[in-house]
Amino acid sequence: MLRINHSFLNYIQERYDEQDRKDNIIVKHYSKGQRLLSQHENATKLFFIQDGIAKCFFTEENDKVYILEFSGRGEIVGEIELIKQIPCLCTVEAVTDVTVYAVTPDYFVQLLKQDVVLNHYLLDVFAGRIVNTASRASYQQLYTIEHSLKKLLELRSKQDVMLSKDDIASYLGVSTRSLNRVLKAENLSL
Amino acid sequence: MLRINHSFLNYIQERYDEQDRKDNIIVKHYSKGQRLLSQHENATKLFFIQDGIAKCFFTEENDKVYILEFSGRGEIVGEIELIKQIPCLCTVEAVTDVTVYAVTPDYFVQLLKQDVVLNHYLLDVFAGRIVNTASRASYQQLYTIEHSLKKLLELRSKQDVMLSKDDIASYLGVSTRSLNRVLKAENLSL
DNA sequence: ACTAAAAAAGGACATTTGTCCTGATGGCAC
DNA sequence: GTGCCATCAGGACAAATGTCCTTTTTTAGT
Repeated sequence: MLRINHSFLNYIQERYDEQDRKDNIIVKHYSKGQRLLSQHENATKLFFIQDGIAKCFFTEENDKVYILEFSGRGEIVGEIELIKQIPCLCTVEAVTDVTVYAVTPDYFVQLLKQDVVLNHYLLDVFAGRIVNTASRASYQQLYTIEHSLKKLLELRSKQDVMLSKDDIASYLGVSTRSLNRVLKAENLSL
Repeated sequence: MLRINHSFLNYIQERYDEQDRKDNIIVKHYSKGQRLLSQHENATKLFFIQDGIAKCFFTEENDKVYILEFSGRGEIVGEIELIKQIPCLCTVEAVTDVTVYAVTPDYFVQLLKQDVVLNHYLLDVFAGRIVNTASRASYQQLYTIEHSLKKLLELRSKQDVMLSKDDIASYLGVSTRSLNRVLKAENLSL
């Protein structure tokens, strides 16, 4: 649920330190609630999260929200859109205050071309995401909320993110009312 | 839904042709219904589909089935497991008779290390899958069957796979009964 | 400490989906 | 043709989830 990636963070920190004019990678801050990327808009940068937590979510045409993942230290966002040359798939919003390395697309493409290490990091990250996303899609589709919720709570107990109840409901892809109902029935709390 | 990838197919064909002892890549055939990979088991090969269609699906502990995707010409299966070093995430089963290039993990890892072109193909394929899987997860979670079904039928009309009703239900992650109900209500047929 | 605003809880009812069965339909061996 | 098996459609009911609102609790500001 909260994805964290340390090798990635080191990698981008090194690239940051070694740059001459300091304009390929800059450090930026976002306060809680601010958006790093907006669904359907074109991204002008891609981001490595240096600190804080962001959530990536879809807003469907019926205004319902599905949270795809929470991204923590070392996670990258916006790279899929760059590689596929498409507008932003999700909105990415700071859940806590967030500090990022903001990278220009051109520089990132250049790195991709010349640096096999980056390629391998990315492949590993992508593979992990596919495993997670696909497993979760299957699980949430084939089980009732009760099961998904238990799984989510297990995950959450290992990390400690404090999420609003709305966020949890959106992560499960259900209404808050249904989430409350299940919590009550199971005698659980958050 | 049916994923097809031509550059990948050309790439692996070239590797196949150029090999000396012809043991890193071999051509194999699977008849309709046979399994290329089995969920939870370790894969000994990874596959490029040269012809035919395979379905990748999860079987959850409650015996329900979720079809993740249908893979066609040029699609690769088993590479995620290799990269993450995990047992098979899904079962992969031939929906039609299928011909594949079966590649040894060692050789594939070697290619990954030395060939940046392969890396870029893979990144592109992975990015596409993430887009698809994530969009579908969101869509199926936040809309009723009716909407997902319409989307599926649009997709299907552009390609022509003939799928059993059970497969369609599993792709939508719902019961056959519910699928029938919606088909009737919408006056649709397959 | 008091109030306004926000977040959370939950009642009542509607809709969607699942489960379990039964009855129809269509091959196919004999 | 007859009977058997497999597949499919759908009825009846149950369970899960959503919608719409109202009430309760928390939080933040002054």
